[in-house]
Amino acid sequence: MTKVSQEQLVDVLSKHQLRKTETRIHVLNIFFNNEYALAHSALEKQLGNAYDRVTIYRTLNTFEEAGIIHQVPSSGEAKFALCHAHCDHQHHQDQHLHFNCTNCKQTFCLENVNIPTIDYPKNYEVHSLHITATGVCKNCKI
Amino acid sequence: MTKVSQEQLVDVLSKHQLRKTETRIHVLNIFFNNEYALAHSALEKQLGNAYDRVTIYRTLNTFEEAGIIHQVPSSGEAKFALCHAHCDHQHHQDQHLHFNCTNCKQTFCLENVNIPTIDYPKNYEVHSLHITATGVCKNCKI
DNA sequence: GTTTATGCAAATTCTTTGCAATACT
DNA sequence: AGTATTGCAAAGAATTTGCATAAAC
Repeated sequence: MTKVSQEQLVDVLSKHQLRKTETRIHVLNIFFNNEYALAHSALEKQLGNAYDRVTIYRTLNTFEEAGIIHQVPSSGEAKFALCHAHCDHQHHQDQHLHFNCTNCKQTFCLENVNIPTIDYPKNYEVHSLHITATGVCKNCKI
Repeated sequence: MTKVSQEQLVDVLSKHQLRKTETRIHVLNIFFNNEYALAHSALEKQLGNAYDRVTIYRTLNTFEEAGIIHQVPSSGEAKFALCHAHCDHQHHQDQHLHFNCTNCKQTFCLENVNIPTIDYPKNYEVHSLHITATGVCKNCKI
């Protein structure tokens, strides 16, 4: 079930100079095992009320500041996804399409969609680029 | 200063079978005169506390349901922008790049950026497509 | 032992709802 | 006149802050 080992999770925290607490390892594991972006509420459900709501807010903030996760532009609740290997503090590039389902409210990452390069004006400093489609996902489409 | 005449604003409301109230005309005018997507808070500021906060919430909901505005995926607060001529209740296509400035928090629409066509899986029903870049805008870049 | 994170309580802020008064058609 | 919209009050969520306790280093 678990894609990532405990050691790998701990390693991520080490690399970002964060203390290895149970909450953080648990939250990080969920992000690694999830194919879509997670909002605070979704995370809370998955954690099964094991931790205080406030702790989850703070964990998300800490991870975002550390550059482990980043906010995914979406309609409604703020959603977060893991940063990829080529992300750093300044640049977050998601080379896949985010799909927001209006029915089940989930945000999928369609990894296998080809994203063309977009030319943006030179005088704008782009840190991240997100392509978001909204509609009905394959599961909700009857 | 005003790009749109009073008649045109009233006309938009008429076309959507909405009553022509002061609040709605005022809010609509702001949307027409704004080059970027607006969050509730920004709108409230521009309206200068002339109307109740609740009324603004309801106006935004009404406009969204009527198909006059649509939510723009963003990080943080929900933001709205005018629907274009080719938008209908089901399909909102923004053929321009949205740029989220992390400094001034504004969302610009870069109209003159060429957006390539994106092929998404056939089993997903896409209603709208948004491309959002995050970074520092030309005004905030020193 | 020192520093940082957690959990609880409480304060803020954001958003929605009910209802009487008002404005629109 | 009849119906929809507004503003106020208040309820309900969502998010943040302060501080003592507990855990990590």
